[in-house]
Amino acid sequence: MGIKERKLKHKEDLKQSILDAAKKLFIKEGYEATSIRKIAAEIEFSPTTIYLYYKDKAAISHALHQEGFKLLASQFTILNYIENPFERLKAMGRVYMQFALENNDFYELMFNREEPLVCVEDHWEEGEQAFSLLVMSVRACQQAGYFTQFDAEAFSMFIWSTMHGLCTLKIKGHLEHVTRNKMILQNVPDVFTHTFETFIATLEKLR
Amino acid sequence: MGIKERKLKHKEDLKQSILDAAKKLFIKEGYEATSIRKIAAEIEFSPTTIYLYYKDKAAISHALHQEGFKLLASQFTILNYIENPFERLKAMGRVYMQFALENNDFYELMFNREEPLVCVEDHWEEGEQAFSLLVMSVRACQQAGYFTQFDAEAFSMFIWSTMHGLCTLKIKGHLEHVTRNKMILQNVPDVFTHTFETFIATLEKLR
DNA sequence: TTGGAAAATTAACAGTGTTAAGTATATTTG
DNA sequence: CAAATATACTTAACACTGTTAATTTTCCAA
Repeated sequence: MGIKERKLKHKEDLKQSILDAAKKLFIKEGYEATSIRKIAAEIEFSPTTIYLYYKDKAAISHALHQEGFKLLASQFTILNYIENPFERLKAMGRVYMQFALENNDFYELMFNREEPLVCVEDHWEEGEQAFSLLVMSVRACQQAGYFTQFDAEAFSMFIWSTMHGLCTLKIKGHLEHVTRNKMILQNVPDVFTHTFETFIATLEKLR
Repeated sequence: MGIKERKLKHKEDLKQSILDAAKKLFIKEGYEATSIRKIAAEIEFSPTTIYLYYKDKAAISHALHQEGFKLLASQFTILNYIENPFERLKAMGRVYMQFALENNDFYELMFNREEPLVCVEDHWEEGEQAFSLLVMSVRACQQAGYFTQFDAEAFSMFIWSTMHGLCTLKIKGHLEHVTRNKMILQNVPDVFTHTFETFIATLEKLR
């Protein structure tokens, strides 16, 4: 059965190659520019070969989407080294922001596109796992006297909303658009960070 | 010069017809499905005629985007009837949420798409105007003793982030996804509204 | 060596935005 | 009034997109 395994291995390899090529194109040129034909050209196969390994483009989007969550999860690992719960929550926000800024195509795919989610039907494990981490941090904060009058999950949802909104506005350029032309917050060097700090300041008062 | 004016009128009419057709398709079938060819078929002209009235598809997107802001602004008018500043701010949030829910294609175009903004270069008047309304509401709240330790504009940005994030998560189905499968907030009939109320509760504590 | 399965390809369909070139239809001018 | 010109619109085409059916190539086992 050695040969059969090798074939299977090869099949897995090609599937991975496709994903790698897609990832490369995706990071360099964004989602729109990542076409099946370009991926095929990258790995030097015909476009239709892709369909032997992925059902359709949404399946590739979903795979990329999962790569994104892996990356985010790896960035979150440093949070384990932060003892103070509120400091950890703050750090979590900062990591989330940095991830969104540095990988805005991934961020877009993970949270603002519908394509990858049509694959997942109704069991979005990656997202749920990341959310759990937030809820755990919030619970730890509650142990330390923060947000005690709130339900941990509802409060987590509120935090996620704020962070997601802020990152999305930043990525789409709306933060800069509004501040620059309305001659608002001109003295603030970075509206993105400044808004985050305003948010943190409100949270700090809730203990 | 009567004839020349009539011709100009006709030209404006056709431009409006194109926009109306685009709007109709857009509302019924969403952004992706609103193609130049379908718009052309709707008004019974050839696709290339569209280009005599709009530079490209982004220009049509921008026109639709402006229609969206007009609609939102009209929804905001009822706020004038609310005296209490904090009540007005809450109502503003609710109107924003309702607008996002009922016109999610418009919302997408107004805040999550880049196409319409390439037209606007760096003077996004509609967005800036809506933001001013928020800042004014926040200032009124400050007069009433709320958020006094914050900068009105920075605080407004925080509020917008939260509302935008919440609406975006809702529209993309992420709220439901997370709560349903994590067996979280199951007792809450509407997570969207519930998260908003959690947000309002935090704001209420900042006076 | 040959038969058959698996893997990859070619060709095609139906669609997209967009442009250049051509054709009617008015309007202005000689 | 007829010819020249400007305006409005269309046809045909280009270069793409995702996706499928039919076909060819490759490779392993009998």
